[in-house]
Amino acid sequence: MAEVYIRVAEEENEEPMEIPSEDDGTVLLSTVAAQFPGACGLRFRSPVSQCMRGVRLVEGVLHAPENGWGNVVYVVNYPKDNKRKMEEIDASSAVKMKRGDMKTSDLIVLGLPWKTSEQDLKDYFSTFGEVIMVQVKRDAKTGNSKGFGFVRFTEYESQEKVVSQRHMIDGRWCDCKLPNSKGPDEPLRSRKVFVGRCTEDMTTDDLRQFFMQYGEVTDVFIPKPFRAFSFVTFADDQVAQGLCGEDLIIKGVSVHISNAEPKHGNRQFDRTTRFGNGFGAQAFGGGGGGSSRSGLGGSSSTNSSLANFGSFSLNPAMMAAAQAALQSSWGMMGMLASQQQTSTSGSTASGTSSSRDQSQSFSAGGNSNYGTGSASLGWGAGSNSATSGSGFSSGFGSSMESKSSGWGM
DNA sequence: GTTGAGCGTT
Repeated sequence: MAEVYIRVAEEENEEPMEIPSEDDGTVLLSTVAAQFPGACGLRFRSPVSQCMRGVRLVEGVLHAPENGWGNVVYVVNYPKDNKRKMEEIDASSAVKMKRGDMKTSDLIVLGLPWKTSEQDLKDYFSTFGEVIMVQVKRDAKTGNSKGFGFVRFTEYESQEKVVSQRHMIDGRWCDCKLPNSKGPDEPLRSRKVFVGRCTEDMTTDDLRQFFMQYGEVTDVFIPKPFRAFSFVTFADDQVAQGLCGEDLIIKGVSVHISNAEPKHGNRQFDRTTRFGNGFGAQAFGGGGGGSSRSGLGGSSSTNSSLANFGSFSLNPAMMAAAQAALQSSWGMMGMLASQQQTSTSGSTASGTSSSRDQSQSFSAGGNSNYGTGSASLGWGAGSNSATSGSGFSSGFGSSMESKSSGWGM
């Protein structure tokens, strides 16, 4: 296909800029972002419906609408509530970089047709890169497939690509994810939103099309049978969080967007907790004492020599170690940030663009990290740490070292 | 009618 330019502008009526497409007719989001830093997608006004439509975005590749790019002016999408500055974008991707380990792991393949064999799987997945393992799980007695399997790639890039899309295998749509045993497949900051008040005529495709305008949509889930809600997952947690609290009109119906709660049945505290148990609630702030009010700074605790947190005492060396560990972690940074924020009372109403940290400060409270109820995903400033004690207890339950997450949502 | 499926015998 010949090289084509598509017309892109920041607003619908602004002077468009021409942006080149790729040989296959797609346009790279990165190409758009090169001209419009921070862009996360494109939309355009459908001549037919007169509504704004999102341009399909898969793995950073923008796909032309049904009849080609045409002559319309495409409008740049930015993550809601901001046009982020470059540094922030860099910072956020730096965080992501730091978070992911680049090693491959087995991926579970869900939704396989009963008839799919390991050879079929291998044939299919080999189009993404070198496959070093495939399995179809079968009933030991009958030998019938259980409808899921596993695959492992040599290259991490292949894995990334595979988990980022759906797969049509032998006539069924299948999902590939990190298996639960490998830890949650959702990031700490949820990329998933709950969409309430859905009507039955909203299809996954409708929702995908609609939400695309805010950013890349990686998953849409509509429970069956119909239950009037659904879940939409974005590639970018900021996009998801930015939508929370909104009422949006889809197919003429007002739906409500809110945080997706952790799915019941996920007991995956592994891999996020590590620090939480060693130094967490008990050591700092949380537990009983009540005396020490200034977290790590230590200082006047009523009893005995060393810094004393609850019933735990730390000698100076341990303190230093803890401090060093904390300072080097993003979790801590976030913690400090949120401390600051709460104390200065800033707190924008809902989404907040600030604090990219992962310290979603779980409520202080006793031993259970992971506050229950309202605080569990609280961006809402105040609330946690409101109680006198060392605010340090909050934020600790959250991972300091989380590789890729903690919430299995 | 406002919180989702399924997760690895050897």
